Amino acid sequence: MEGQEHADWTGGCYYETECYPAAASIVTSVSGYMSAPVAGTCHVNAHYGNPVGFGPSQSSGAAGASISPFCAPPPQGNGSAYEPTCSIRTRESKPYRRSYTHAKPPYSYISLITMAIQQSDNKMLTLNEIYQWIMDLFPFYRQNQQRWQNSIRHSLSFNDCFIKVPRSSDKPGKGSFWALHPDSGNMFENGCYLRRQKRFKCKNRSGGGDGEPAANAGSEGGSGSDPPTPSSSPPSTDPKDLKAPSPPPLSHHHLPIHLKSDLYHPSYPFNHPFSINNIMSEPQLHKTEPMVQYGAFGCPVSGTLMGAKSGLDVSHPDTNYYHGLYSRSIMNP
DNA sequence: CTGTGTTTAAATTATG
DNA sequence: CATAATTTAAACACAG
Repeated sequence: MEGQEHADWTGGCYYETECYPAAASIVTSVSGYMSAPVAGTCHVNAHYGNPVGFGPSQSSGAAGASISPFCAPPPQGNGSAYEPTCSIRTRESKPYRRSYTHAKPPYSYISLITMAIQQSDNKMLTLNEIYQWIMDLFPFYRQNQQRWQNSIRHSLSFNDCFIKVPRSSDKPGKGSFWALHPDSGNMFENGCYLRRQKRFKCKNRSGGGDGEPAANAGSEGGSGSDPPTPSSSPPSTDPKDLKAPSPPPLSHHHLPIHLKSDLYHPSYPFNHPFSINNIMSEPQLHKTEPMVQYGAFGCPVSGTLMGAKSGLDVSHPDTNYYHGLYSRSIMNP
């Protein structure tokens, strides 16, 4: 069947031997900050450039600005931050342009969506913006759009961690904005962007019982107390809005109080060393540097998880994201 | 009609 | 190996 399509990533892997000598080493070397507590073992795709790394976070700026851990939005349109991928790194030495470009990024759609939303100014994006963001950063997704976009839509609707925020009014476009459920916490706190340990489930919903005991990310102290709604949440009439916490805030100033403050605190779930937040902000990116930082991202798997498996480690140079790195079948049958 | 959203169902894959 | 998370496909409803 459409094997051809898959061929893309089947063949091109991010872990070309040439490109990536030793994931582990890269991890450490390239991204020092990676050595976080949690991850005793973060190996895996250490090289995957930090997608969001593109911009230096505008650190400065207004007080509130600090909040924007994420840099500017992805380069719109052309020139994805990644295009050159591999080559960049070794630009001087060797132009490995081995397809890194065509390999499937080591992130689940959920994490991609989350990253996209997180890096947006208003912490919310339209479906199309999400598509764009992904395509801008990952050339891989410029192909088979229908396929993955359908998946994105599915992920958005299916996962409670994503909520729909109705458009304000002046926005002509169609569709609403998508944001992260405030209580979803740091879904990737384990450092794994391929799969969360537990799917975030919105407890509310009438019936109750429905099954799943609402798992959720635990936001540490979190105290799942406040509801998303920032006090002023007009009754959403939409059925789907069940989930929507609040109307279009737009701008940090309107973020739910708890959310807002959390962003400033280290306790904010996304502040975890491996959190998307950090990953994306990528402080050390020297704007001057060529770009693409192989950093954080690279290390999705936390010691807690895979590391535990002991020797798994690592990023096998000959594997690509799906086949190998994460599959023990290859490393440990 | 096309783009958005929802849902259902089945196939994959990562993890314990 | 069992289980749960994620990906893929597809059918449908709706709004612009």
